[in-house]
Amino acid sequence: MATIQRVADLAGVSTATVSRALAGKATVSASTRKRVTDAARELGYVASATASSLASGRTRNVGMVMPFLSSWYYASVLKGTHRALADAGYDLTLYHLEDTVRHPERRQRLFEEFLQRKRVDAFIAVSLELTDEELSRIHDLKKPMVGLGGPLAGVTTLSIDDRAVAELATAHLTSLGHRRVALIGGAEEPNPDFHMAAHRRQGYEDALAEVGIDADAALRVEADFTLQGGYEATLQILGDPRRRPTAIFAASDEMAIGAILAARGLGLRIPEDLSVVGIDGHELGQFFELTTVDQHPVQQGRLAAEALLAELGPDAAGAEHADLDLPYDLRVRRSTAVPAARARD
Amino acid sequence: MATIQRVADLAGVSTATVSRALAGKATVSASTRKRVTDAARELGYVASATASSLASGRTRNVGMVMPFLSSWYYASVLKGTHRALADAGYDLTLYHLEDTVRHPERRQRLFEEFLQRKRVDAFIAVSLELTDEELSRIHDLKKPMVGLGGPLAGVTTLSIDDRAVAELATAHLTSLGHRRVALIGGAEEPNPDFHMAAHRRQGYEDALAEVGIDADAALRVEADFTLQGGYEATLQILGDPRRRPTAIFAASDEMAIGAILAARGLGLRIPEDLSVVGIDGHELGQFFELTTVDQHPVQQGRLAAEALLAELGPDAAGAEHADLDLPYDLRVRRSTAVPAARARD
DNA sequence: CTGAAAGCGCTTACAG
DNA sequence: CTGAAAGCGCTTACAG
Repeated sequence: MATIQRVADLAGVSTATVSRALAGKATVSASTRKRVTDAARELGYVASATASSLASGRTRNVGMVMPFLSSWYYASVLKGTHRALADAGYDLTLYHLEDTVRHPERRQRLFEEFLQRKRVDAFIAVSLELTDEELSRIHDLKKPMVGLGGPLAGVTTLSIDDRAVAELATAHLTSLGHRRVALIGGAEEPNPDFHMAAHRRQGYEDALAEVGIDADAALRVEADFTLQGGYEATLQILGDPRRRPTAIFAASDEMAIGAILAARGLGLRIPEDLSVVGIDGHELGQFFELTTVDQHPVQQGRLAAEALLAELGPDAAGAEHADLDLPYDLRVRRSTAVPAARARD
Repeated sequence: MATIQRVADLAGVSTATVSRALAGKATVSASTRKRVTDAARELGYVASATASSLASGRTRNVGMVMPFLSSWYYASVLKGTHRALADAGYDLTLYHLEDTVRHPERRQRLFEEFLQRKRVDAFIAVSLELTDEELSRIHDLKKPMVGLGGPLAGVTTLSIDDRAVAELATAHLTSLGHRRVALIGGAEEPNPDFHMAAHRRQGYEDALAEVGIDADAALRVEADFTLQGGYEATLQILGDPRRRPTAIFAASDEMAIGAILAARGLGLRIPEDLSVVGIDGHELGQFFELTTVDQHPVQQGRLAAEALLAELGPDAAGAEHADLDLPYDLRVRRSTAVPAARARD
């Protein structure tokens, strides 16, 4: 393979000049730059990332740490991050923090070995809760880090206002006239630090309070954010003759789709007999005509990358860790409508 | 951060000995090895990937090139590959070859810049069709490469026998007694080299031929492998009074799920009025009780990684490019059954 | 079994 | 604007 030396020979300059010319440094004359770029093109020269990294201290590679890969949300975030990094000339090295419970040694190895190799300039952590020790190991690396969606001490974090999102989804229902609105929420127990499920429940309750309704505990079911979980929760809610909601707010689109399927299975029409709203902007939402609050996961991934690139840039403003709010949009489709007259009172 | 020099100082040996001891080379005495590993642990030393790569010529990093990220199949493959690589101490750098049609410059940049950086020891290419020029650029890199699911000249390829998979799925239906079996296939036009859609159609026709049936073109519809595509295709098939299949074989699980939803929407019962079988082993298959031929995508990713690691290993058998068949299993659930008596003749 | 030294292929002060 | 030279932090023949 072509080395910088061969390019230098062909162009009749030193390797230092080749390096400067290809890096776009201003201190190279136009004619020299042309000779160098021509020589590089002729030889098909691309600088070795490994040698460049060792010499410069910059790898032009970002590590992305994710707890899941094969779910739509995480895959979408990954896609957005990858695209933004690639456009900036950065590579992305993936670290999958999987199955922490059954394989604690994998998690340990990630923090004690993989992340310590200095293969990357910076990290993006998605939906990650880190122990104090893990956080301190990352801080010791002195690499910029951006957290997406998780509360991470001492790093720039992008997160969505879960309470406001849930309030918007629920207020959409109450504004249509719904008064008996069920909640399929996430479990609040296993991840008490994470607060996402609790915030979404709070937003739901706030929206109800705005129209003078006390949240009814009988209209609240917990599920696991999956389609099947939403399906089963909905059977519980709709099957109980004492509950009779006219609408369901599900804390994720997959659960909302499960709710639609369960309602259909019981012979109910959507939205005539039951309105359903979710959160996410899932790709299947269009097919199921699901009204949702879109949190734009691809864009989230891109914003995380851009925040990180800003910290890596030449004019990085040091360690001022911003906390940014992620955008969201209510997307009304046909799964929600005014409640049927017989149910409205 | 700790360097090898500091470990050497603490252990009272040379950096050469530290390197050998930590690499597990046999030529280090037990007592020296212990002093070195103790010193390394005390300092939290992990060798810089960048320096190690430059000196040794091995990066311990594999590049994974994928045309999609945010679909279940590809995300599952990625998961399997990542896990196998991580267990072997390798990192995974992701190259997403997206949207080739609208952004040809991204594809070009991948082959001319990103893959040329020598950041990885080897590549895995998933479902990739490469032009001759792209293939020759990769061959010029002289890095091992494994192709998963695509026909790639001159590299080890793992692929599934699409004809046999489709034949198995269809024969499952005919063995139950179905004689009017519709096919929701993939479009064969855009990727004529790829043959996957054509092979699956061939398997379908072979299975029918085994029971003396000529495939009826009126029972064949093309779709795009998505749930919505399967839904719409099924409406066409079931809505035509002249067709009347008792079973549908869909060339992907997502299309099969779309078929189930379309049939339900028309008031048909699964499997009493219509049997449906798919291909994939999609995570939603269980929820929809879908009979399918599972192609084990996570395992496919793992097998690709293992094939590549074998080529990277010390006893790599040179360039003998095997072509391996991937395993698959018929997974019978409740979406298929004997056809109703009235339809059986 | 261990060390001194060369070298991997770049980048970047420093000097001119 | 350009070059000679040092150095990034390792690995690995080579010599003993």
